[in-house]
Amino acid sequence: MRTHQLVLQWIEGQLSSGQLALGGRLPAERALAEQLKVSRTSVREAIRVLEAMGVLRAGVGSGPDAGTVVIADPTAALGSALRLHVATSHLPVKDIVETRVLLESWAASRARPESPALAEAAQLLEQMDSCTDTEEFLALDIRFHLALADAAGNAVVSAMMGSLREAIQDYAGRFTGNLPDWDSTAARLRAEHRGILAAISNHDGGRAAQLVADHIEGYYAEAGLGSGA
Amino acid sequence: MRTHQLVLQWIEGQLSSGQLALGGRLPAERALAEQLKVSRTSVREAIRVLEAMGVLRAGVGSGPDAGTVVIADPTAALGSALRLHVATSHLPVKDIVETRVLLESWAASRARPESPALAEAAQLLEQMDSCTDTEEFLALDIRFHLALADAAGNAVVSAMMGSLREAIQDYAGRFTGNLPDWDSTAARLRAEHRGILAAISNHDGGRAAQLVADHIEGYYAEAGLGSGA
DNA sequence: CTAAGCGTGTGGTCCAACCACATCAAGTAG
DNA sequence: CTACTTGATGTGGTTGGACCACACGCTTAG
Repeated sequence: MRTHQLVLQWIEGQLSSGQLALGGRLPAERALAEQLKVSRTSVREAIRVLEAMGVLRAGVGSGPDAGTVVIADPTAALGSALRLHVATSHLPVKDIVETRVLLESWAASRARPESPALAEAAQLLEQMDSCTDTEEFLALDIRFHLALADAAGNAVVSAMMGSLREAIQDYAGRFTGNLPDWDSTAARLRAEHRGILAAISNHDGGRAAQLVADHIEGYYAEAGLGSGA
Repeated sequence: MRTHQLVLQWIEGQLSSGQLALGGRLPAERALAEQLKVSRTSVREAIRVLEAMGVLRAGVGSGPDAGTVVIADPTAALGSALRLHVATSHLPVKDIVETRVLLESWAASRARPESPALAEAAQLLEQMDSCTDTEEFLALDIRFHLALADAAGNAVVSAMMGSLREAIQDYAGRFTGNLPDWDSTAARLRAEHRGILAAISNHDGGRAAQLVADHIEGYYAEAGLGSGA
């Protein structure tokens, strides 16, 4: 057992037992090192790992925002992990797109019409109507799809959706500029978004799921790859 | 930009550009530190992060197995990340079980009958027939379900399935011992497994998906929580 | 009462040294 | 010539100490 893993275990134990909760602060690195009878280096390595997993956030200085505090950002962890494994060519982009279709159509079929996330999605859709900048449109599009995923009320699916998006974000961005007629594409995407929302509001989850799948795969087909919608 | 993140970027760049591929060896920590004009500490912190993400594997000593080499274990990264966030109570076990049903039933519906993974699943099933030890039975069960996921041919879904399993493994284990009649439960699980395999072999993906969902949710209901089958 | 200034504690970085380990090559005994 | 011992070499693993930049909050001078 390597030293930094011992620190990891200790911290995970504190989390599991509830002695360390969201927003809580870890002891200072030097203090924790002395407490666990290890070097500060080992403590720091453990903190780095948890930071990369979206469990901790280290802040310098003094005051409320300083020190190492517990956060909860599952998307960050899954996203960077997926991105790295895509870089090693061991997670094909095709599989990521496929998984995204799976998760997102499921989320659409399970989305609750009264969910606040869905109201946010509707608002985002209005913003997209009065939006001329391509980049801003895509940013809103991302938030729309994430809101859709949140509306299903499953934190794991939401986190995975966000991480999949993050993992192929650079990849997808390369294709948006190559589309023959962006304006008409954007108009079609907006119309499809409205159809999805309408299906969910009508409690027609099956139709919503099908529309989402067509929506994503349609963009996939148009761009020749990558899925950006 | 913190120093160790610079190292992370450099390594990720090497991976993306293909100059560092699966099985490849990173320069020695001291050499890499000098090359990037940073301290060995920062290099080590970056390596730790990538190690936790299942991208690298550090080995001491000399020879072929020594040094820091590139591996590809997406399951490890996703699994530990999910497990940690479950520990912080921000990923409900219920959502994890639900996601597992989603992914696994999809995999069953898409499994190719001629897949080698499916042949392995069939073989595992035979081993489960002649198995008396509860613990061994559960280990085989895990491998059976993972083989089922692999048969769909989507690396992302396979990795996520494995990580979900890992994240709730401890959790699920607590319930297996509390079942009123393990023998009859095991017999039922075996029968259900056979039904799933048969549906896949008959190219009836829809039925296979439904059987998988019932299989998992049935165990969930029997155990009162947690899903261990 | 206000505002400048400093003390204190935080993480961020770096260095130098030592350890344990595994291999490989040289040397030695048979 | 073979087989075994033995040491050199290079790897990651760990440690302690030192210094830096930063941000808050108290003290103090105006």
